[in-house]
Amino acid sequence: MRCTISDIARIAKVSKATVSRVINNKSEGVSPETAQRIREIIEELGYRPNSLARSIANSRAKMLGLVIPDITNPFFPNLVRGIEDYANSCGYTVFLCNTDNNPEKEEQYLLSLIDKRVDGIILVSTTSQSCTLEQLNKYNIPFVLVDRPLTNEYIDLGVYANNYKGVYTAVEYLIGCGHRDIAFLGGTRKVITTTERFEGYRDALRDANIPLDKSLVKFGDYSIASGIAMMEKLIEEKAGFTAVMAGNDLIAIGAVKALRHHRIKVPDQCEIIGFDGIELTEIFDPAISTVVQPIYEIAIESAKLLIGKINGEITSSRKIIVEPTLVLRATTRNNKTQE
Amino acid sequence: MRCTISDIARIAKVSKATVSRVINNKSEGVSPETAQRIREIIEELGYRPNSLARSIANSRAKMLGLVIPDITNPFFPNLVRGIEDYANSCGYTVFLCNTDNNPEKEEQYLLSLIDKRVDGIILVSTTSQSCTLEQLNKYNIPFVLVDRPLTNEYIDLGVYANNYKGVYTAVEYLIGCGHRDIAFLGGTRKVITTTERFEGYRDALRDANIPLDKSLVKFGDYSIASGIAMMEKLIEEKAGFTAVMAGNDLIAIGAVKALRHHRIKVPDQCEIIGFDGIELTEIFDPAISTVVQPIYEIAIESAKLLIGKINGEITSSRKIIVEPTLVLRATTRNNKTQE
DNA sequence: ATTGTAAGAGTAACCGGTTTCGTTCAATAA
DNA sequence: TTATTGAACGAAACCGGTTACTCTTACAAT
Repeated sequence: MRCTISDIARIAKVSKATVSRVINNKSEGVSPETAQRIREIIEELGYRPNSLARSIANSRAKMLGLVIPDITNPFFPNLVRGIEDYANSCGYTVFLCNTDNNPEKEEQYLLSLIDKRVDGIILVSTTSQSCTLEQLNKYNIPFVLVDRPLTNEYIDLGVYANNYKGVYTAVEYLIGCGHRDIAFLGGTRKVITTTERFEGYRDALRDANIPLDKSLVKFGDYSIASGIAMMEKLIEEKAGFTAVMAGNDLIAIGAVKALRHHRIKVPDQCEIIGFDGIELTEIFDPAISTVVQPIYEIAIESAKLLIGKINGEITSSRKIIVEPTLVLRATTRNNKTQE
Repeated sequence: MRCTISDIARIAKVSKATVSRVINNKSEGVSPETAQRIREIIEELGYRPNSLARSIANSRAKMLGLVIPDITNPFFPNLVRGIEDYANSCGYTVFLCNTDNNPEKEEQYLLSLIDKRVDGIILVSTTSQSCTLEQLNKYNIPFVLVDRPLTNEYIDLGVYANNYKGVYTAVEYLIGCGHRDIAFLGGTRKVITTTERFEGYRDALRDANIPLDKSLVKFGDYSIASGIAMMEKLIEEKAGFTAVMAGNDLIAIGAVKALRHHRIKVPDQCEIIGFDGIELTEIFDPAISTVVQPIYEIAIESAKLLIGKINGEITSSRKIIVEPTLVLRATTRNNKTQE
């Protein structure tokens, strides 16, 4: 049966305090013999301290919350893995929450995490302004934002990719290849990263003195289906373009599929660059050229930040911007990686 | 600041018991006016009950453990999603644990879940016999096994795909198409599902009076790289085969890549069928014909089983076998789905 | 022999809730 | 008017741990 510290104490004929000391390896105050005896009893009975009880006693749960839109989105498994790995190595376990980009679900999950008194939260937020964050602040729960910045006064820890520069570099590359008619297929306008990426595109064109052609710019959402739809529309509208900057890899894949469906050769007739660098881009045939975010590194960095904050090692506000890398593969003609 | 039930009680000039009654909507014993007043104070102070404390008070954590090999493996996100969705709808949150197929990690995670006194565990196990399960049993923590059966006396709840029949049907289909030289590219022999799938292959050949050609059978692991390696070997050995049954979809994709690399046309010169039905099979070009496991359904079913057991609605042993479906796509010639 | 000190261990309060049981008091029945 | 009843609520024990504080006792120092 389930046994408690009292059971162990009773059997060992000592007090709960002594057993507790042994459990926590506080050697002071316990003779080696007593400690040994208690340890043997613990071993024999297979006793495991109730970590919930410990958590409430010393108000440290050793648990983290991880709130993301959807684990089914190929961008996130690696992020989750990285965070889980690092957290685990520090003795934390992590709660996974999928919000489906639904602000209500996000709110509900955050509250649930507050209720559990998690030590910290890593959040890829859907909403651009969550009032629950106020609550987090009130309950003194540290959190770090990943991928998507929020416009909120409480934010002080974050890890973001340099979306602007990533797209800027990619578009600059395309321009350098001689393209002037470059389409932009963006994701949902609801998230700020979409805007950042678009601005990278816009400014790269501007800096090359290429006027922005609005008919070459589409927005949808970050899915293959949307990529197909946007590209279909582009083709239908007979837009003249020779290259495409996609808002993410899924859109890029969708675009490739649509182009192929219309017998437009990639990269011969149209070069395409994606964004994110999910594994799929390597697997897909043709392998997608893309702006790679170091997802695992972002994950580790954010977990490190959070746990640093929890441990009081980080007190100031801190934003980490990671630089993405342009990786050229089979959807661009010159298949070598940029510096 | 963080406030507790005592704070609320003090401010409302009632006892903790009364506040507790209000929190739990136990209308008996509290006048509507008092309840209302307390609710207002709770609202105003943004008080949230500490669910850890509640958990230990009524020894129900409302938490589930989910132990899988690797969320990065495209098979698992959907499983995780399904389980999380169902659990969440029942008021449970879930801990995610990645074991990397490492028995030690699995052990460690299971212990950690025991320590947290989760109400139940869903386990895709690495080891074929885990002694920690004994511990689970001892602590009376219900668990359900998914995907991989264990040879252990404590197992009584499980959800598995009919691997044998899935492969049998697929191979039978290939034979029906006239193939006699069908290769089998299996995953790691460490998991029982590999054997089950192989046996489906073996028996389908046997029942068609086709002798088993050992040179057409390879084992590796469940990855694209392994699929490529096995296929390369097959080609190198100049094995004469006209169709391939892959141990899973990643192997199938690897095989397709290798074949394509050798300018062997799929499906014209070689038909291929995968297993699992991960999303990638639809995205990949050519779309992979595969034996689809209803992953989301498996997830829901296993969560349902677990929560049923937790609630005492399920008392007997129960194994659910889900039947996979053969879905024909672009790696087989006759692109229509079998019944 | 007396005092001082520190190691070993126990007592009890505490963490933040739930729940049983008992008390108070007003409304109703006799 | 008195007994009965039940609604409203409080006191206190409990869940399973941690920890500040106190008490013994043995041993060294004076």
